[in-house]
Amino acid sequence: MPTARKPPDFLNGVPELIVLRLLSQKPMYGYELIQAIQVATSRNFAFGEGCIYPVLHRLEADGALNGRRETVQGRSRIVYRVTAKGRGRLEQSAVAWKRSVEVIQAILSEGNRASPAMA
Amino acid sequence: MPTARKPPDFLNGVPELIVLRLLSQKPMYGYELIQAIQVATSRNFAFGEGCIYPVLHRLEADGALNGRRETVQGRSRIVYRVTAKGRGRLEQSAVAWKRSVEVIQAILSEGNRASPAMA
DNA sequence: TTGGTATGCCTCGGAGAGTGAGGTATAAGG
DNA sequence: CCTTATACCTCACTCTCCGAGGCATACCAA
Repeated sequence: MPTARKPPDFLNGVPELIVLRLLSQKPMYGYELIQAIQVATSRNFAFGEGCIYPVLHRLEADGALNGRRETVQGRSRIVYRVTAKGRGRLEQSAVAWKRSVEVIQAILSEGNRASPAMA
Repeated sequence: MPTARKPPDFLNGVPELIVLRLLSQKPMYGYELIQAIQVATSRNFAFGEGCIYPVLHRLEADGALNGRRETVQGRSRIVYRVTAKGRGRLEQSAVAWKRSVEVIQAILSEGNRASPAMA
């Protein structure tokens, strides 16, 4: 029995959703964002730089984000802001996410009378 | 604007969760299961054979499923049943799934006063 | 008989996401 | 001066999933 496969993953594309959402609340630079994600998820998620930076670049290339280089106290950062297009994308992604979650939750609770669980 | 990246995916490892759950409700063979998933998800998901069969094999190798060849009317099938170990795995995965979903939903609705949304 | 369709299993190649480790550069502090 | 923290980036690897293909049998029709 060699397997094990690591702790269950789930998720996919979720980093993008979170990035879009957090940046829509407040513009941030990459390094800051990576730590903000950990805080916002109470350490439940911790996406690495190798995950977030590419997401940032892709979103910017798609016009969903607008990155601007700023230098503060000798520290050079690239602050990202969500564009109008990005907000649309966030909107859509959030809706798709919720639909998927509902579908799965329906399957998981099917036949589970006596456990209200879901609000 | 070359991108597009397909409709948002999300999910990952979800097929396994669904397989475990559906099989725990009723033993099925692969082909049947694949169609059951489409029905159960109202066509929202449609995992292909190239996804499901490997999942089945892996779960069996892990001892979470027990596959038994049965021949009915000349048709040979491999019916999978969830083992005790498999139920444990389902339990764990379901819990992990819910936690993840809650975390993400919290971020998505954060600061959205005036929209109760969550129950 | 021959052929098409449905059942039922399987696997391979490829695309993308995410991890972990690495590499660069500057600033602050001992 | 050297380490640590900040701040960016990228590459190699693994894993998942999709799409397409292959195999074999059963049934039905021409």
